[in-house]
Amino acid sequence: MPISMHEISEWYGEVVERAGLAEHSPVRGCMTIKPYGWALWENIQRPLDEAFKATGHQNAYFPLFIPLSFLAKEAQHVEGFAQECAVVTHYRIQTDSISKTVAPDPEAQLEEPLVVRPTSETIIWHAFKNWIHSYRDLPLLINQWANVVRWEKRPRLFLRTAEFLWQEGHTAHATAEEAMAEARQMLEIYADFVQRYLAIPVVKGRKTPTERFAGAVETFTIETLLIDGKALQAGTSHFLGQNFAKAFDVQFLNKENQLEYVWATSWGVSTRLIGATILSHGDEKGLVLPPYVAPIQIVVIPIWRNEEERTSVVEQAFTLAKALQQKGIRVKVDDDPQHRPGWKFNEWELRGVPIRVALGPRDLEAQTVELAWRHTGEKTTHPQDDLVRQAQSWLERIQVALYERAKARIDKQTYRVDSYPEMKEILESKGGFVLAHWDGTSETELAIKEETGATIRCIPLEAPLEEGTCVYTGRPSTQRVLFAKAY
RNA sequence: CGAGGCGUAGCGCAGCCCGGUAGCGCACCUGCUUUGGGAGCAGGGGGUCAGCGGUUCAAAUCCGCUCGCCUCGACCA
Repeated sequence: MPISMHEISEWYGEVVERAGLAEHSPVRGCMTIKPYGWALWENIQRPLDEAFKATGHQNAYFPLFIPLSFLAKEAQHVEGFAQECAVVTHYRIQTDSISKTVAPDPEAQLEEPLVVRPTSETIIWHAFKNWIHSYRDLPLLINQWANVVRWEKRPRLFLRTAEFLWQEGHTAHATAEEAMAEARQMLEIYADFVQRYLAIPVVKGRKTPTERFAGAVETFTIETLLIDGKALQAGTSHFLGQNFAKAFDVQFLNKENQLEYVWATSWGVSTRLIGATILSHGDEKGLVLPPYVAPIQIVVIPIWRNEEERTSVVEQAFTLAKALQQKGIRVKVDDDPQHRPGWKFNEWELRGVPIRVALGPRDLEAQTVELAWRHTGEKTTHPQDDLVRQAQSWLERIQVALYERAKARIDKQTYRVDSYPEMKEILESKGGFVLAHWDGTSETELAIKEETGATIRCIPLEAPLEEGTCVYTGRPSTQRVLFAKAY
């Protein structure tokens, strides 16, 4: 594993590009997601989508463009996003055949500029006003899969791109309790997905007021720690109170025939999860993908010395692959004659395939295969029958092993700290999660951020209450909070 | 937006200081031999040297301006 943060950011960019996940596009901050990266995203989308539907949500789609005035309807919301909005001002371009230039046609200026959605609360709440009239219309549980644009100043592939893909859930409820329960439920769904499918341990918590989503009353988050010691917010779920209902005047008649504003939530995870996966499990050879989401779970590499061997080895490779496929395993036979086995070994390791199967003349003779485990590098020889029979459980075992390995890493990078100098020293030298007491004020939080670069990632939900004194001011505190430098 | 670095073939780079035929590795095409950890040999194709302007007989090279990219900061739900 690379050591310094600087090395890791170079390693990261190189892995993303060389593994064929994505590449930079002509537009700064925007990326082209390549087939392998897209396949990974599809494997992330599918189980999430199923989980949303299993809890009563329905998919819908709302427009990419939002009238500028909509954003302004919720004061905190617009303030939170104003700095990073792309705006459409014209609907036609002018061409000049002589100078061969094109430019927006000044005659074709929009009366009201359109914001390219940075998130869809406003356009969705505009629609919800017409969808909600009675308590019988509630709860309204909507999700959309979409792209959004936030004009980030310092983009990074997957982790922070100007355009990114995500899902955003938007729900409306009759009571605050119900909306809060929804926000908590979605947090649990995210935590469960990220831990089980991506094998990434997370800390569930609440955001402090400073870190809260613009327009939310309460923001819940799952936070993880990447291999370079920096924290990443992997998903968020917001209790929006009645802020958007009031801004967009969405009221319903309750059973007593009285008008009430609805209570809301919104929640989302994005293609950032791909970045989190890369930076949770990767090593010096490249990607290490968790089997549940790996586009290819097993790659079979036939090895031959002559045409005759090639025919029989490739045939057996496809026979094995078919048997594995029938067990529901995503498998690829790499019989490309362009490259030799050694090249393929390196290539599929770079691309993070969990199990590699090598099949050569020796194996054909002995009815065996050579297996190589991506996450440990270990190589073993097994009867071909075992492969087919046990592959599924091997993949399960790798999935668990990756989680446990990441958990052990994060535990090791998590420090309980009671003195401010110690906290500063840790954050500066090695990064990581720092659990420390905090007096609960934004002033202290900002001062610590100013001096150390670290922010409060969350107030953990499952941490025990514990009497203590603020690491910065010495004032009383009842719980440790999680500090870290973040992406 | 600040600080550093960099723009030369698809990718990675040398050449620039000291002006004079645009090169190397990988990739690509053809052929043969190879194939259990990134194959070898031979032949071949591919360039507005980021752009614009200046100096000069002559500019990838010197000077000026512009644009873009990367890393680190600031910013970021």
